[in-house]
Amino acid sequence: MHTGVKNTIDRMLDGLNEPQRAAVTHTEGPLLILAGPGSGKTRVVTHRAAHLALTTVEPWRILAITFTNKATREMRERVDALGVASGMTVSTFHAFCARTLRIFANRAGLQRNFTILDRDDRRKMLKKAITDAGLSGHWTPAGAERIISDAKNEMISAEAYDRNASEWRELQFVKIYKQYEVLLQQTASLDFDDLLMKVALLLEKDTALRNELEDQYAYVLIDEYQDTNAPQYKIAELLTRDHGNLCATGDPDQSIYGWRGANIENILRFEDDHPAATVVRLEQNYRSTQHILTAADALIAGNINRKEKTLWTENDDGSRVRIVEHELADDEANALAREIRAQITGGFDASDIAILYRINSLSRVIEEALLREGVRYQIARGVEFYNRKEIKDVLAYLRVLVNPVDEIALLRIINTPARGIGSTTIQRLVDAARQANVSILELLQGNSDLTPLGRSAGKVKIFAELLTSLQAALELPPPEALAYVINHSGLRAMYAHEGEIDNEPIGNLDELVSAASAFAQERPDASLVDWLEHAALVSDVDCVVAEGGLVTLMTLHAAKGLEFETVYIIGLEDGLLPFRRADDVEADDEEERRLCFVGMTRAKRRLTLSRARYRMLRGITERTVRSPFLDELPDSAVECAARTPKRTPRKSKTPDGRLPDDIAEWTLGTLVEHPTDGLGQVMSMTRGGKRTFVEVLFKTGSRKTFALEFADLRRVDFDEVG
DNA sequence: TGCCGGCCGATTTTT
DNA sequence: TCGGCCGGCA
Repeated sequence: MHTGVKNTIDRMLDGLNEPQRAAVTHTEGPLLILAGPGSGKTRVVTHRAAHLALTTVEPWRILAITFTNKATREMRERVDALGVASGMTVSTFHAFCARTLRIFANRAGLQRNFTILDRDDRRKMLKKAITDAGLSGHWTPAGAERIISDAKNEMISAEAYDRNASEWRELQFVKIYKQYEVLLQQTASLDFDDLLMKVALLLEKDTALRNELEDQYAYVLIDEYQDTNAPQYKIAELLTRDHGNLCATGDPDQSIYGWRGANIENILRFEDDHPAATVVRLEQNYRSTQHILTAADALIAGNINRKEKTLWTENDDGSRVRIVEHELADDEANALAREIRAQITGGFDASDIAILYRINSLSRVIEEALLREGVRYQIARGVEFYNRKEIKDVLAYLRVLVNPVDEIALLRIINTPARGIGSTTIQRLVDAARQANVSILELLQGNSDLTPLGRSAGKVKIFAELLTSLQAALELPPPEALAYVINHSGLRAMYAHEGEIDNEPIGNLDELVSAASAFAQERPDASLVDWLEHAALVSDVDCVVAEGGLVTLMTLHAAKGLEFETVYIIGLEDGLLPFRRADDVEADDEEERRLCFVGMTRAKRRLTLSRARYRMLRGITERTVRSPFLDELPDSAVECAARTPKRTPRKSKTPDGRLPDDIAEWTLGTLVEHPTDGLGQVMSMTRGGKRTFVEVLFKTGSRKTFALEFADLRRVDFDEVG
């Protein structure tokens, strides 16, 4: 071995603990890395990949699969930073599958340029399938979607479903499922679940291909293995069947995607599947304080279906996990916003702060409160951007250019911008196309006789010509293609005209072009198809930026894999966290507990769990019940901070404005001044007997606890702070 | 054909 | 609360 390489390896192993080192230097055979939160998993995984590339195999023969694009990017960067030639395939499961299906489209029986349907498209397609099956009114698209998704995640095809269907409801469903598949076929479209299932089925069936891929990827690494579903599991197994070099990493306690078919058993039975497996347990936590870890550990201990593990840390105790109760959800939001605002004023970096919640709709009150306090934030909602009308419009044009049989996209743009093609004409076109057994676009661009369309024929012709002229975009790199279509489709004119004062749509379109440019820079060889695929597979977390002085808001699901100095989890209420639906038969409190565990273990130094006693959901304010999870946290690691008082008329301050006869005026985040320590901020309040104690963090960095009644503390209003 | 207003219905989490 | 859809009107 070169001394240079040896030095690099030594440097790489430097500072790793025993189990970490074992995982990094492991080469042959199956490896299971059970990694508790904050145990340096990413570090281990990237170092192992680099180590493999240096000692054992060419980088391009390593395949690493993650769950989000963000994780992919991070992993690539970190491997690069280790000075190992890149060339490793790092990809999300869905992107890897999409790519495989395009490369081997023929063998998979697919069109190379297939469209990936998003949720809305899928629902539209299902709506049509339901109508075609003569069952409209009896089935909702969402209802059928749920069952189809579940079926696909179990790799049950429409035919297979048919074989086992007996109840009348099932027989109805099979009709829909089959028709849905026909529509997908006709429009050369795949849904998210197809990407995984088709690859799993392909590898199962096509031995030659399986062998080829297994040969290519001598080492396969699957991250977040606890969240794999049946097709993903199958793919992992099939790709490594002969060489056995499968490295699975994950933590059963962080399995939070059961609802989309993830099977926690996949990781729990890894050792049974692979008797020769090496198992490494990473249990030392480098992220959180002792109190946070103790609390999280106590919570997760409430689960029965788990692998016992011992989390430990050498970190200091830190401050206790705060539990805060408020009267209204608005109080919760306001207190939070005030506290954060004070922290930022006091010099904290906003990007170290995250607010986590169970459901997206909880973000709204928080956003409003943050806006009021002038706190800048970012919200992990990448998907939302791509759901905007103007964005979907352009993407629909591109989709039609790339995949001319993409009917959903075509119907979206046929009269956008308005060009006088109404529903009657559209219906005639759809019927005519079906009768002639061609796609609508073929009908338009062929020599078909359009006279039955009457006056509309001319307009339809113009549309067909527009599409032909837009085909020039296909020759351009993604950002230019995008700009070309925006400008020549009439969309820019349409949106520019629409909002002269508030031209947000134009801003979004421009932002989309920027995003495409960034993408093109990262992947210079990428085609328009690649970019469309990328756009179809963005996840919420992908849009979270690392720097920028912004507080981050996101769902607990999106927070997986991230860490922050300060974490707030809001809405700890029974039915919300743990989430439960009224009609829910399959509520899984263990998964909810894991979700809460994931959230808590994101925090490095400060963790606050809060709830409101009244919360409005879907327009109705209801009294809530405290989350049972709160009662599972050990007293030793937790403090119950003062709750926002009931709404009562405010008492006036004492004449000298100093001692609070009304303790209610003191809340978390209150700014204070002390004669010797200077400016500080209330970090916690504890009510014991007759006294109220406040913990104050001073600007100097020192931290002191005072009995409020005796302390020489003066309340400072925000306006007083320069 | 296109726009507007009202009503109904849904609603976890995400690739 | 909000957004999608439908029906009526210009």
